[in-house]
This record gives sequence, structure tokens and C-alpha cells, in this order.
Amino acid sequence: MATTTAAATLPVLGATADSPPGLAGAISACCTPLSRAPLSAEEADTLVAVLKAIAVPTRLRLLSMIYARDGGEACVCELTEPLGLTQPTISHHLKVLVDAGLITRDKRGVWAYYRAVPEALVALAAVFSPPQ
Amino acid sequence: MATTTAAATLPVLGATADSPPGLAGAISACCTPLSRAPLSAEEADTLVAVLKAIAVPTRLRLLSMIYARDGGEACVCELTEPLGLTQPTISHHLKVLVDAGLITRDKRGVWAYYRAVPEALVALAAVFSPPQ
DNA sequence: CAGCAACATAGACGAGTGTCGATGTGATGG
DNA sequence: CCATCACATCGACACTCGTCTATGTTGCTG
Repeated sequence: MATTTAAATLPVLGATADSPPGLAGAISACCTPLSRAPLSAEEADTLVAVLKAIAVPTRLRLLSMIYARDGGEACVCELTEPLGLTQPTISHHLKVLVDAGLITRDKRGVWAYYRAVPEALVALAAVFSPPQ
Repeated sequence: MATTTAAATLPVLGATADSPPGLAGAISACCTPLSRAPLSAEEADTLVAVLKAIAVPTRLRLLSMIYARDGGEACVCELTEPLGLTQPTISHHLKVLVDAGLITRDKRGVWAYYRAVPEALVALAAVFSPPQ
């Protein structure tokens, strides 16, 4: 169960109920490591859906801000100012990250807290695991 | 020199002469793991330049086809047919992957062979290494 | 040298998307 | 009940980019 074998054990991610219904679970469920075998069109589309979510500077910074936070959660108000963008823009990007399964949303009162999903990073790292 | 410490040793990548001048080296040179600390705008831009290169189905499939090949190299003629795209389109995407430092180009005679750069995958995997 | 094959480059077009301002939706407080 | 705050949604605009056709470049061959 070491991190090096994560790629083999991760397909369970897509089936567990407590993991988000997003695409992060589907990464490991569909895709062997890149260097293992050529990707089919469907596998590529699935993986790309997640990669596109993080291939934007704003979203990548949002992701790192949430993941680096104590407890791995932050509300919108804490993320708007550091990036110098509008609140609707931040909300839009957060929704994309949620849909990709990279973070989760938890509304408590007036505030919406976005939380990290570390398993998603593990799945991504597994995809990029080098040959042998 | 284990894979788990690759993140720490990889900054050398950007300095070695035999590694491509692409952005793959810059990944590890600029960016700590995502979950370590919030990314600056510049760090995000650098990482995104590489992520955008692979966040396209065609390029992701090209990358996997090259990396999964024996010897880790392939010529354009071998990559055009399986994807069902035009030769100029394939050449275009290969150039993007080369510029990102994910593959290298080696022209031998009439053929152009594109080769894998495993260190680039290691650097990417390091970026997505989970907290602690 | 002529001709062909493999690949690169140039220009154009259409689809996708990051950002914005304006507005809608609940929850809280007086 | 009304005002306010935190956040989501909606349309619109500008820009990027994946793909194509057409053409240029280079190396091999008869």
C-alpha cells in the first residue's frame, strides 16, 4: 500500500461512496500510468477533463491555496482578495474544481467552505508515475 | 535518490545541459508540491505552461504513445494514422510537447524521431505529491 | 537534375472559455 | 419585515487554440 503501488489500488476510488462523484476518481479508474500503454480516446478525454481544470493559473493557485491551508479548507472570501479577481470569477473557478472532483463544497451558514481532496492528487501523481 | 525524494533533487534538471531547455525542468525548479504552499502568479504560470501542453486529448494520447513505445521513441508517420488526424496537426502538437520539454526531437535522415523525457513525468508527479 | 517522400510552417476559421458587470438566492440582524 | 452580507448564476465580450488546407523545406533515389 505504499505510494508507489497507489496506481494499482486507486481504482477503488471511483467506487467508494465517501469520495466525490467527480472525475478525480475516474482518473485512476480509467487510466493506467501514461508510460504504461497508449491511451484510448475515451481515457484521454476523461483525464483531460481533470487536467483542464488545473491548467489555468487562477485555478491552480486556488487549488494550492486550499490544499496548503490548515485543515485544507477555505471560504470564498478568503480566496478573492489574494488573487485580485472578482467574487463571481472565483466562484466560477471553484465550481469547476468541484466538478472535477479536486475539492468539495461545504456550506455552513452564510459561508461556503471548500475543502481539499488529497486522494485526487494521489491519483494524478499515479498517472505521471515514470516507467518501471 | 528514491522516487520519493525526486522532488528535492529535481531542481538540478533545469541546470543539466543534456536535459531540454523546455519548461519541464522549470516545473521542479519553481514549484514545490501543490499542497506545500500557495503558488505565486509566476509559479502558476510556469506550471500551467506544461499542464496546458498535456490538457488536450490529442497531445495526451501522443505523449502516451511515445512513452509506451519500446525505446521511448516514434516518428511522425507512426503517430498520424492511429489518431486519425492530419500530418500537419500531429506535427503541430508534437512541437508543443517539445517546447514544453515533455519530449525531444531527433531528426535522422528524412524521419523525425520524437523521444520520451521520463524526468518530466517525475517532475510532474512530484508536483502532485500529497501532503506529508 | 528531376521527382518523390517525410516533415515543418503559414494562414484561416470556428469552437471553447476566462473574465467581467448585473442580478438572483438564502441566511443573519435589527 | 426590511436591510445587509456571502455567495451563486446569468449573459456578454474578447481572446486563445485545435484543426484544417496550402505551401515550403529537406533528404533520398534513379
